[in-house]
Amino acid sequence: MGIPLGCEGLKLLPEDFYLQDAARAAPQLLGKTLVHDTPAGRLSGTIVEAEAYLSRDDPGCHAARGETRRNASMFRAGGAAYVYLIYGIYHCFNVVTGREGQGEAVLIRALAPREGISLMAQNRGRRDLRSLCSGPGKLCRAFGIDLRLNGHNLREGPLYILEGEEVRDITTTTRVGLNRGRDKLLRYYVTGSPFISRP
DNA sequence: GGTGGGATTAGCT
DNA sequence: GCTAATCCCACCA
Repeated sequence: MGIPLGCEGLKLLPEDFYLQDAARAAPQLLGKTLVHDTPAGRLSGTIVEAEAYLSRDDPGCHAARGETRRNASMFRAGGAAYVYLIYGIYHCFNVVTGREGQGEAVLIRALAPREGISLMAQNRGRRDLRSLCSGPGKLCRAFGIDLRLNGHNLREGPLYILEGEEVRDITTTTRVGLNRGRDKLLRYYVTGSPFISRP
């Protein structure tokens, strides 16, 4: 897939997009553009890897045991951001999908950096382009995403998702790093992308 | 009020 | 391959 530099002319993802089930939305999020307008400049990247977390029959999902203070934004209507802290140090960024109260989301696991690469490198403290956003914790650090953006509406600034490239070849595998719900084939990535979190 | 674990990462062996 | 880093919060008492 080609990588255009700017986001000019790209439209916001429509509200309807977010009302789909996570398992449908996740592969369709590949190729879309995540943008964060920060005081230090604009950061953007193309989504190349995502995982779906379902509301029903998915013990790997944070929402599996019902709504708590921590996962509350996961129960919002599709289009909200669900951000949480993991292992005390890293953040994970999810796109909430489905109806209000459904409790589904798509974890964004990797991006191909587009705009603001030098700022991302500064945020990450390292330069290698391929590993700048090649993991859920890495991309949050590169993009400056933290708990302040938990519950944020992704159809508004400063953090939003635009249309992007059509992706032709998608690989589907099991999800990464889970203790429960390992068997489900709910991880999707752009086949051959050098920017995914692992092969 | 105390405790244990986690959708990760980097650095070392 | 192994493990420390580090902290919110769910859960149990």
